[in-house]
Amino acid sequence: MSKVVTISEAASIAMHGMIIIARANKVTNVLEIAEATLTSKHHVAKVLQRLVKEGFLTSQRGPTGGFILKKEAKKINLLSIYEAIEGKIEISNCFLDKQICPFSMCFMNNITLDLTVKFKEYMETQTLDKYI
Amino acid sequence: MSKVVTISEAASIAMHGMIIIARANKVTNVLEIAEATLTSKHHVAKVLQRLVKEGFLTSQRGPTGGFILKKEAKKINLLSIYEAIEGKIEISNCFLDKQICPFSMCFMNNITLDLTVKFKEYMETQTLDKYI
DNA sequence: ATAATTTTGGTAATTGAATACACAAATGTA
DNA sequence: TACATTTGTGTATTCAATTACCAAAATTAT
Repeated sequence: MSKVVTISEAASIAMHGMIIIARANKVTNVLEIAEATLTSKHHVAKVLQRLVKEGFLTSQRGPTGGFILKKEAKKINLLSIYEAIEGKIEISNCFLDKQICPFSMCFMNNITLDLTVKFKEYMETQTLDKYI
Repeated sequence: MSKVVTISEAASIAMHGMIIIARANKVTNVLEIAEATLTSKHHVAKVLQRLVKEGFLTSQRGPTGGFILKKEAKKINLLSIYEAIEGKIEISNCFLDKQICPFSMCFMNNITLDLTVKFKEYMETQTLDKYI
C-alpha cells in the first residue's frame, strides 16, 4: 500500500491540535492533545512549540498551563498551519527536483502540479471556525 | 519548500525508464537510462530488475544486452508501472493510518482521498504509446 | 518555601530511501 | 576458448527526515 498525497504526522498534529484548541476555547495542554490525536506527547510538544514560535499559539507554563489560540479561529486557515510546519508548498519545478528534466515536456508535471494547486486552494478555504 | 504530492525517485526511474525504452524500440541498457534520467546506474539497475520480475520488461545479458518491453506500449499505463514499484495506491482510510480518527468526521479525508483518486484515474489513462 | 506540573530546548534514536559495492551468471565477439 | 560486457543478486553504507527522550526553566498551588 502506497500513498501519493502525503501528510506528515507533524503536520497532522498541528492541524488537529489547532482544531482541538479552538474547540476547547480554553488553555489546553500537551497531554490532552496527545490523547485526542492518539499520538506521542513528545511529538505533540515539539509541534506545539513550533506553532508558538510561528505566532499561532500562546503558551503558558506550570500547572494549569498549556496552549491557547493567539488569533481568532476565523482568521486561521489550515494551509497556514500546514506551511508553518512543513514550509511553503512548492507549486512549480520538476517533481524530482532535477534542474534539467530529461524530457522536453515532462509527462508528470501536469498532474502533480494540478493536484498540488487543488490542495492548496482547498486548504486555504478551511478556516478553524468551520470546525468548532 | 515542501511537497504534498510525492513521487519517489524509484517510481520516477521506473516510469521515465519505461518511456525511454518504449521510444528506443530496441534493447536499452542501464547506463543509457541512468544518463537520460540523470540518476545513479545502481539505482536504475535495481528498479529495472524489479520491472523484469513484475513482467514489464525482458532482460538480455552480455554485450549488446539490456532491457526491452515485454508488452505492447499501448497496453502499459503509468499507474501499473507506479504500483509495480510502490505497491498499490491506498484510496481509503485515515491519511495517518489511525484505526480510529479522533474526529467523528475527519476534516482531511475528503481532500486527500479526492486528490488520490484523481491521480489514479489520470495515471491509468496514460499509456506508454502516448509518449513515443 | 516547597512541591507538582507543564513548557522549552537540545540531543538521541529510528526509519526508510537512495546509493554504492562486490561478485556471480550469462552472452556476444574476436 | 578466452575476454569483455551486461544483467542478477545480495549486502552494506550513507543520508535525511521523522520521531522519541531527557533534563532545565517557569509557574501555579499548597
